[in-house]
Amino acid sequence: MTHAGAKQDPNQPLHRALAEFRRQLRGFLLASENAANEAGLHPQQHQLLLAVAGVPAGISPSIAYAAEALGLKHNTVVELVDRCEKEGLLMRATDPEDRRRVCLRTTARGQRVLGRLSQVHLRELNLQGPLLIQALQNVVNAKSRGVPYRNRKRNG
Amino acid sequence: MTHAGAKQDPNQPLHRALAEFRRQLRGFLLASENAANEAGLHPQQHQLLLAVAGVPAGISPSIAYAAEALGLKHNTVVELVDRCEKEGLLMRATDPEDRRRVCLRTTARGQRVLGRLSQVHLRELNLQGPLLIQALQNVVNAKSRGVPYRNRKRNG
DNA sequence: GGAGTTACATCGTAATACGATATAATCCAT
DNA sequence: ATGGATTATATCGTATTACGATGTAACTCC
Repeated sequence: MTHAGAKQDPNQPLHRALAEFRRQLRGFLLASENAANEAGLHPQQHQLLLAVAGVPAGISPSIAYAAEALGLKHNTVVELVDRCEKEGLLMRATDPEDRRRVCLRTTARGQRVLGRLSQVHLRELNLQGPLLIQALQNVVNAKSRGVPYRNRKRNG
Repeated sequence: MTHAGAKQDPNQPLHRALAEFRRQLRGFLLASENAANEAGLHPQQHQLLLAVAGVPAGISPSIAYAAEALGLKHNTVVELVDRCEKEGLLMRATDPEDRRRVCLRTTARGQRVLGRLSQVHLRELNLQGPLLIQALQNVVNAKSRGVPYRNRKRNG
């Protein structure tokens, strides 16, 4: 029976599109993690360096800022910074404006490594970007074969 | 001195663009994780359900397939499946074609939950998608203020 | 100047992902 | 058909990471 699995999920097209989008995302993230590892960094260390080096003008990259940027809790970042500092990638400096705050700064070494990584990422995004965008478009266009909101639960 | 931090990293524009792109990504991922949690699922469980439900036609969603889709190792997925099965989201079935393989299938409950989540994600991507794309474009356009490849290390 | 708040740090703990290894099914050359 | 190699899944112990709870120092403001 073609109709075997029958009762195919009406959301299947949407699921497929979303799954494909996630796959693209993962693809990029995996490439990024590999690049970081090959550069001798843990992925999170890379993320931290990037957040610090890429801080918008006029904002000082504190622990709290980094936490927000990476979607982590303060204490997690504290430990992450500890490790980065130990490896000479980053430096703490008490913010003179407010001596509670810590101002993070990349070391020369950190900048060198990050620079190389960012170039790699740029190339990677040049390649994968279009696919990612395409996958995203496909999601938005994916129809959930009717049944948009009210999924008639009370079946007849 | 305006010229204080001096020797500003020539990659700064690129770092900024990449950092912003990552922030957008995180934003989407965070929203996704929250949605999953609110639906009573761990984010990885959601990912697994999606990969299984969104499997391309003609492919059977085995453990290995899911591992590849989620970018995890087999054994990690085995445990993830254990938990999902225990919660009645997913079912194992030995593939009759090859009795080594396991064919994953979402339960009715799994489909219901995933369906809701996918709708949420669709709306989320409708909102965040354009920002994500914009951030991506900005990366590709970001110039590393000259110094494209050979970063004249031997300074004068 | 003391209460309340904010920023960072420390500690113990839980969850997760993984490497190494085990088991079972399949393949294939003979 | 049989044994060895290969493939798919499972199990176990371990390391890492993120977090909650709590601590401490600096700032605010009345």
